[in-house]
Amino acid sequence: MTKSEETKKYIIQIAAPIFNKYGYAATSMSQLTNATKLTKGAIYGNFKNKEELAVKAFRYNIKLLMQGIKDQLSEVHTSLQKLQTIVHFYKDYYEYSKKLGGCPILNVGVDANNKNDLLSENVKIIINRFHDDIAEIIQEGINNNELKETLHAKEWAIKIDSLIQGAIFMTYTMNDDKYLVLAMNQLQDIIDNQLKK
Amino acid sequence: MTKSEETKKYIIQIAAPIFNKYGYAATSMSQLTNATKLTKGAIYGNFKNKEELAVKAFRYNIKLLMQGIKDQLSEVHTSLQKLQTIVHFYKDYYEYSKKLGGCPILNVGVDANNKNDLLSENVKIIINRFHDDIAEIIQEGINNNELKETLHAKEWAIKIDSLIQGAIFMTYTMNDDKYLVLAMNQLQDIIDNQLKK
DNA sequence: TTAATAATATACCGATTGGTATATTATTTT
DNA sequence: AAAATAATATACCAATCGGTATATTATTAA
Repeated sequence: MTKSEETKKYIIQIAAPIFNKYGYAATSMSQLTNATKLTKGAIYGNFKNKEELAVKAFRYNIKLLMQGIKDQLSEVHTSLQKLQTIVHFYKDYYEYSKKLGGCPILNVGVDANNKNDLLSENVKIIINRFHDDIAEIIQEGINNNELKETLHAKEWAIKIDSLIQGAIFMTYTMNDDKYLVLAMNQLQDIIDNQLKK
Repeated sequence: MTKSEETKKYIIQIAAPIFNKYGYAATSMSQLTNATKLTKGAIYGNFKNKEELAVKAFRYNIKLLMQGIKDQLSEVHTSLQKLQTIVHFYKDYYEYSKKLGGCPILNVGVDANNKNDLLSENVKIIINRFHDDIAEIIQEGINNNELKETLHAKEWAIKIDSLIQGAIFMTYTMNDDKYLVLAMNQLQDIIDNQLKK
């Protein structure tokens, strides 16, 4: 790995939670030079402009987030267990996501809304991918006779993620993780009473 | 109404959707002078600073939003009908809220998060008030034997609003009102199968 | 109709913004 | 070790930021 590549990685790591917490427009380059203890020369020598860095920082946050879920999912094997793992993961998500500077999907989704920029484009892709991942788990459960065969996998994936995102919004806005806990208990009920065969 | 009071009202009306769409920090005073065709003298003569104007603009948006719901609620009388009115209202919410510059609760909630400012304070109050309003409808239904007596009114109010906010987030971020429609169909199911006696 | 007052416009402030051209310093190759 | 190259630091740019002091213009009171 070249010096430049290491510096790039370092800058992204430092910039990621700052962009996530303050938003794209409200994060200034001077915040980033202060936090990295580097200069504009170092940053602009490694990134074309603020937007390119913000996108890479967002993707870095998503990588950390998805890795956190995948690590836990890798320890279970049935569809039902995977759904319950998701319930568990998001019950603790307030603490977990604070380390990222908040929920990157929620923050970038709202922050980049209606702006035809790269961030807006990226968050849409990430959300669709996540919905597909959940739908795959559900479809797997249908195929394995764990879940009701009448279920529409993609629709339920969207319903579940909307429930999760709404609870994340409430928990952050009200600064209280009881909203996430309540919603995840509800999701557990849904799994037991509406999805499970 | 004095000249100054009329100007205040006019400025708030123009500023409200702009603040809502672009966020507090990303809305500049020059955007507001351009949109109002007034000068800084007029704005700063009527408002202490940017924050005071942003708060009044937010409260104006909330007033419009709540009035929209209340108008529809006033036409029905039973608890079940009121809940279904809410389902209906939010099914059409994408179009409705676009006129406000987006969903003020979602936008200000995320935008002002972790900032100890007046906007953050205000959005919390508004959300709590809305939860109390829904809880009151549910409690009324329990008392009138329309809804199951075992229900925890406040908890269900929070669950319902989280569902709504999550769907609003999805619809705006993905630029597709199918997420709101899907979530409101789910809410209708919940009313029929879990709340209704 | 003039004097007093209320309301808005104009011109400016220092600070900060994203970005760039160039100088300087590390690092690598010869 | 010297030369070439890669990487970072410095100094600067015009534009814009939120905010203010003051001049000007409407409106009201005498």
